[in-house]
Amino acid sequence: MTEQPEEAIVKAWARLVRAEQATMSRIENALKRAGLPPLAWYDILLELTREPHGMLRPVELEHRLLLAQYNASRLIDRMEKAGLVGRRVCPEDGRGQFVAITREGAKMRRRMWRVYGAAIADHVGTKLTPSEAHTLYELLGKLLRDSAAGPAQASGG
Amino acid sequence: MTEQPEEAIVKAWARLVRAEQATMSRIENALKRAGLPPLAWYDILLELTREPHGMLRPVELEHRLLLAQYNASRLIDRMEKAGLVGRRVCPEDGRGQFVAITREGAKMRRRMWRVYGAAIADHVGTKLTPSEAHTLYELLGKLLRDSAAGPAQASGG
DNA sequence: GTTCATTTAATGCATGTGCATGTATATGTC
DNA sequence: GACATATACATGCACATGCATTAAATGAAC
Repeated sequence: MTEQPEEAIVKAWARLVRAEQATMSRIENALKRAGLPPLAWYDILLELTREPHGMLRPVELEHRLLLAQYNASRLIDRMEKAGLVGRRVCPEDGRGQFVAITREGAKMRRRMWRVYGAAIADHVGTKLTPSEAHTLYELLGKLLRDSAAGPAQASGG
Repeated sequence: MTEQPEEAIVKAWARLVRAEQATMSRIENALKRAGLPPLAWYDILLELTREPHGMLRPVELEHRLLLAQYNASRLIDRMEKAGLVGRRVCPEDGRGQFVAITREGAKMRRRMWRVYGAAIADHVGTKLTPSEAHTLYELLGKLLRDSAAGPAQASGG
């Protein structure tokens, strides 16, 4: 527990939250209007797509996407029910499993990207130059240094 | 619907989301560990505190905090139940009402600030210099220009 | 001043999330 | 190999959120 923060820090933090939420809700709205699933689904599909074998352990997805364990479990449930991913047994670890993207899932990811990409262009690309975006990227990187981030999980105390 | 965005734009957007969510969950955890209400309550209390008469219309709170209408309604319910705010009739408009902060509410806001401020100092203040924070603030400001933001509300279409 | 569209706020119902816990497997100790 | 502890994932239950609708009041058109 540290002392109170500088004014500039507080203002930056407040605006970080506002900007993220405002932009996020615009982008989520674009997906909704197109009758597509929420962004969380896209994130999963993208991570899986990037894997050589199109599959990952739930634990790994949790870490990369900062998802709480129960949240990931249910998200995968829904996506499985929608036919976008499938669960496979994990030979190396009997407790674990693999989540594999399906052909349908890959198709959905591409379909979502058309809308998602356009929304990013609309709501971010028209407001920042690439150079400004890069500066923003670097500054936000500093916020992500160290710190065992993690989702809203207990984290002891 | 625009075309696809530049790489730098996408990377900045992705990191904006990650940085906000990671930092937010750390800060929310700090409040939780201290046995305090979530950040949304603080935002309401702060807005009310800043008002000369310590009261605002729900509609106004919705606009300022980007809350969906039903969300605001229930948030106010909970805070009222906790004794932190009270509802008053609105003489100018029979459909509306005023939400007024109570003495308890003001006390709670100060109590929350001790933890919240310290958490901001910890998770933002240690990662950015005031000058960097200012640059971040300016860049994020560009993202908030124009655009009837709004919560996850229908927004037609 | 009656009618119609709009605005403010509440709420029923389905869905999503958080917390705590349960089940199964793995790992380390003796 | 028996035991204690840790890790991976699922789930029951309470609570929060989203969507659609409703009720009440305003305001503009006539």
